Order: sequence, then structure tokens, then C-alpha cells
Amino acid sequence: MKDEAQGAIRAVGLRATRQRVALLAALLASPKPVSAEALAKRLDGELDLTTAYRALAELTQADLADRIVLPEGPALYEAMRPHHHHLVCRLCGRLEDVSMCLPSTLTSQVLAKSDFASVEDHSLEFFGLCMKCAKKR
Amino acid sequence: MKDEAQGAIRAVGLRATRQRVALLAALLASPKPVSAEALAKRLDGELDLTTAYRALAELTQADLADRIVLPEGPALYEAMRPHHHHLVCRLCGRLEDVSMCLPSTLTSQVLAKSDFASVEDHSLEFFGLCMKCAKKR
DNA sequence: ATGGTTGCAAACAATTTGCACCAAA
DNA sequence: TTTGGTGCAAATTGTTTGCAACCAT
Repeated sequence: MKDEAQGAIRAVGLRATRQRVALLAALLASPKPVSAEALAKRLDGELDLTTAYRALAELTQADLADRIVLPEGPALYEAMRPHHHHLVCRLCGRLEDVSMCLPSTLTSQVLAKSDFASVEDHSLEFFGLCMKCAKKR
Repeated sequence: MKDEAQGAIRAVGLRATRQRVALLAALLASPKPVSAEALAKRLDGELDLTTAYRALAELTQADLADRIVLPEGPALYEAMRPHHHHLVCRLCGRLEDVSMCLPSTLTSQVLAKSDFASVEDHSLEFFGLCMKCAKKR
């Protein structure tokens, strides 16, 4: 796991410091997106929260990590995986992966109708109620 | 404009205070989404920034305003209009409306494949380069 | 060796909260 | 009149920056 992290970091031209390797390894090991604070806490003593923010910014720029911004709370990070989206419970925040994506025709229609030169990316999150929270109502 | 704002506020069961009416009127008058701070500044003396935040939260809950959270910078607000999305320039932040939306079949597929009880809403923003910024490269 | 990287403290940005005063219904 | 709303100041939360010590290459 650490080896994979180390290789990936070197591959994008970054120095493989102890902290960055530990961070990416933790990210790869995490089944769910996590906040910078949670990562720093999980790796208590191995890296400072400031370093976590700096490293996450680098990994995100290098496309080794993905940064998810939700309407509430801190940004969440996950190791880069095939393009996907999320479904978030409005009440408890529970988060599930969504593999489906926009039809590519939609993106080209958006570009065609716009005054933009290019449309390169999008963010798409779904909001609803998870089973548990739906039952409580 | 103020009358429209006052009526709308009363219609959702909120008190039509001077500040709330001014805020919603400003929101209705604004062609583009604006931050709470920009609104408070625009209405300098008419309402405090704190009040702006409080009022915007109420209007948003009452579906009179929409809150847009982008990956950077403060949340932006706009008077509620028919459901739509945005296209944001990665370099200058220029923001354009997108009237197109997800095919409804996509949302039901997402629900079907998930462990959720319902999918009620989504956020969808597109990112690209506006004409001006594309030329500068 | 040396230039990028780290940790700590301090700054910052966006937003929220507490509380005494004020105003809409 | 009374219940909720407002402004101001202060607290919180999330994130960034400055800088001396440090370590990967």
C-alpha cells in the first residue's frame, strides 16, 4: 500500500516524503472520502494538519486525489478512482458512490448553447434520504 | 420590485421586515448570483452582514432563493428561478446559466442502483474556459 | 549541499452565535 | 404588547501563510 503510494507520488514528479506517502496510503485505504482533519487525526503524529492540506492540494492537482465540496462541512478527499459522483443523505450525511454520469451529449449541448470556449469538467452530487433516515420520519 | 419581494416574503409566512424586503428586492434585481457580503455592501446601511446571512438562510429554506456552493470562495445566492445550473470559468470565475438538466431517467437509475429511499435533488455545475480566458492562453 | 518540505503559530475568510435593543403584527 | 428580528461584537470553523528547522535527492 505504501509502495503503491510512493510510486504514484514519484510518477507525478513529487518528492516522496514520509508524510505524503503516509497520506496517500491512508487515502487509498479509506473506503469513503475523508476530510483533511480526519486524515491528520488518523495519522496522528505522522503529519501535521497544515501539511495534510498542502499535500492534499498537491495530490489533487496531480490527479492522484479528488476533492469533493459539499454544501456543508469541510471538503472531503478521496484517492483518484474512475470518474464518478456521490449520493448524500440530507439528514445524516451518509455518502454513497454513484457510477453513472451525464450523457456526453448533454455536455456538448451545454457547450454549444454557451459563450464558452470549452467545457472540461463538471461536479454532480445527488441529495436524498438514506434508508435509515427515511424510516425515522 | 419591493412590492413583489414583500408579497413573496409574506406568502411563505415570514415577517416582511425592511431588511428582508430590501434583500430579496436586491436579489431579484441582480442578473447574477451574488455573495452575502456583496449584498450587504450593495445595501450599505440597510442591513448588516449578519442579518444578510440570516435572511438568506430563511429565503433559501423557503425556496425564494437558491444557494450555490462553488469549490472556491463564498456561497452565492440568486432569487429562485426555474431549476437550472451554471457554467463557471476556471480562470476568471465568470458564470453563465445552463438551462439544460439531467435526464430524469438518470435520477431514477441512480435511485434504483442505490441503497437510498429517495433522491430529491442534485447539484450540477460545469467548469470550462470562457472565450476571453481561452484566448489569453 | 541545497532547495523543496515540514511543523508550529499566527493570520485569514466565511459563517454562526450571544445578547441587549428594536419593530412588525 | 409580545414575539420575533436586528446590529454589534465575539466565537467558530475551515483553510492558508510566514518562517526557522529539516530532510529527500
